[in-house]
Amino acid sequence: MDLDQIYAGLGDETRRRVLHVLAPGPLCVCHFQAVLRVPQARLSKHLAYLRARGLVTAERRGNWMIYALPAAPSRELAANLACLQECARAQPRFQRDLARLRRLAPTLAAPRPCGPARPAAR
Amino acid sequence: MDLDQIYAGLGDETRRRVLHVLAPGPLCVCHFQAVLRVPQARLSKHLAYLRARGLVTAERRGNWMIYALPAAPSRELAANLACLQECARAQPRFQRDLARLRRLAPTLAAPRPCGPARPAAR
DNA sequence: AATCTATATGCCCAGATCGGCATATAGATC
DNA sequence: GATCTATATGCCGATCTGGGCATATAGATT
Repeated sequence: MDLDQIYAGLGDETRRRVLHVLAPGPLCVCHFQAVLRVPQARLSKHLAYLRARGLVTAERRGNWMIYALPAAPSRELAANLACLQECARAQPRFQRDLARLRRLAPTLAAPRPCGPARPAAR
Repeated sequence: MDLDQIYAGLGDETRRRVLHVLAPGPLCVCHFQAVLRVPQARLSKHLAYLRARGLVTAERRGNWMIYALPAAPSRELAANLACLQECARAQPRFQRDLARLRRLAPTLAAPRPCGPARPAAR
């Protein structure tokens, strides 16, 4: 994989946060919104950016777009993602993201992953 | 150290080549010119860029400027430099740089490090 | 088909970046 | 002090970037 793409992808903090928080498993945009607390348009754009460069894969499930790290990343990408994870350990912001992600964990597997799980019928 | 600085520094190929080729030891600008085959102005600018962000240190020795990796890099920087080294192993361009660097190695310790060692008095 | 929800895109602006070319500077040497 | 060598810097143009705001689209639901 092209180092240019990788380092370009890592060149923005929002994108680094996305990649970091994606390590434990796939997420959809509304999760990113909840975890990173970043406006939706911005997220979509950065996700498109990452996707265009192969740092992330996307799959549509019904109304939701599920983003994930590539199943078989190149050596280079894998190395850099690992490096990012290590660096993140010392960064408060990344840790906060992670905390919010964990708090969200239970809903992740739900068939209706997003939104405040509006209880059944209104 | 600020991740922004690090990843910004790594965001350009010329700079990555500089950092890569600096791993074995300090170099001065004319070495970079010989090894990377890049116009001098461009090199100076990228070196200034790296220096301003603390990815590289510089020391004047007579007429020459000696650039080196920081003596005590932060965890983050160290991790990323290591990662870069690993990535470089698969990149032909980086390998060519390294080859030229090795061919240059004998002159590195000379008191007159640069230029084609114009033999003593002309 | 109207509507709702989740996500993507277009437009615009401000600022950063990179490269080339020419030129300036610092220090050594004559 | 004139000159040479090694390096740095200024200016310019082209390109990219990131953000906000508004709006478009895709699919689900009624």
